[in-house]
Amino acid sequence: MSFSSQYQVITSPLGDGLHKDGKRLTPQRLKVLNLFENIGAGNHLSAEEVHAKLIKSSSKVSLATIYRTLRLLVQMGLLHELEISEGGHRYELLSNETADHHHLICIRCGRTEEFESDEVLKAGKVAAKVNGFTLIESSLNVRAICPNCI
Amino acid sequence: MSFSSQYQVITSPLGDGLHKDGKRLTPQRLKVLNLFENIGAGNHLSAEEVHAKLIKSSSKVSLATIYRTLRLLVQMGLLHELEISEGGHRYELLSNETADHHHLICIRCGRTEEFESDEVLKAGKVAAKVNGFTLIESSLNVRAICPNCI
DNA sequence: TTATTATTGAGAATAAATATCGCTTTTTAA
DNA sequence: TTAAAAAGCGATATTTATTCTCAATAATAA
Repeated sequence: MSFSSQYQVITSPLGDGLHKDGKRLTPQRLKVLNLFENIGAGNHLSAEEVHAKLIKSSSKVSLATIYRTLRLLVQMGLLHELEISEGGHRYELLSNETADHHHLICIRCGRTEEFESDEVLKAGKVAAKVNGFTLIESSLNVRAICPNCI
Repeated sequence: MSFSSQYQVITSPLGDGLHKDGKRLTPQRLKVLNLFENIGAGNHLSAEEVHAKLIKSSSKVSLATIYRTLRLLVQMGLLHELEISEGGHRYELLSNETADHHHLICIRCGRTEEFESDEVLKAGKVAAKVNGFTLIESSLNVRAICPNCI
């Protein structure tokens, strides 16, 4: 029997997207993406947290590689970078469930409420179409002052 | 020709807002806010740029104070912190003109197009009202892939 | 005017993120 | 199949943005 490769060929959105660009599907990249898939869409992690969680599950990946991988996955449209701006960036899986969920944020205390809106989704779609862009997701941030802080 | 005094006491939103809280109206805070008013709404600066511009106009304010002041002005609702996340945060004057202007962003190359939308403004208003918040501004970020990057 | 205390400036400290580099793994092409 | 090329990795040094510290200063209220 003859092997074309020592390794099993895996076709995944990750592998396909990478190979198209001359990039490689490495165990580290898989581990990072799998972690986000395991915690589920809607939960977000910082680079440090990803690092810690992988070490805990005895899958050591260097912090430098995690930063590199997170950036890559964001550019591939698989993760979404949240702009929380308290203690660095956070990342979450980009899925249909999170693709249109919005935030009402108190600029004084940071209290945040979530909400959904079909109109906003529609407005994003229209804007993308008009400019020839392919929509990934849209998120509305409403800055306001909550009742306690007024 | 009008003879109204150029030295009349001006009750500024800045002074009022500060004094209400036991805070003080200092030359440094005025200089920072004036700078943003001079460059006009819609133009944004980083903390370092504010620092450089004030030094150029021979109004030296320490960098630490600029960071402190920017945070304060954001909390007072006079400035808006942009979530650009390339080389730190940026700030711009919060005015009615900028209060409802949105961004279509390519996740690959960063190309950004602006657009407006009454529906989005309305959705923000509704969300604020429902939760008892006082609306300041809303901004929609639409993540997408531009024609060149597809 | 004076007392109180918020604020400032200067620079040290921290934290997040990136760059560097020798080494390993994968791909390509001969 | 194998050698050269390319991509990626880990470890850690470095950079950059931001916050902290603290003595000195100055805005405000009495």
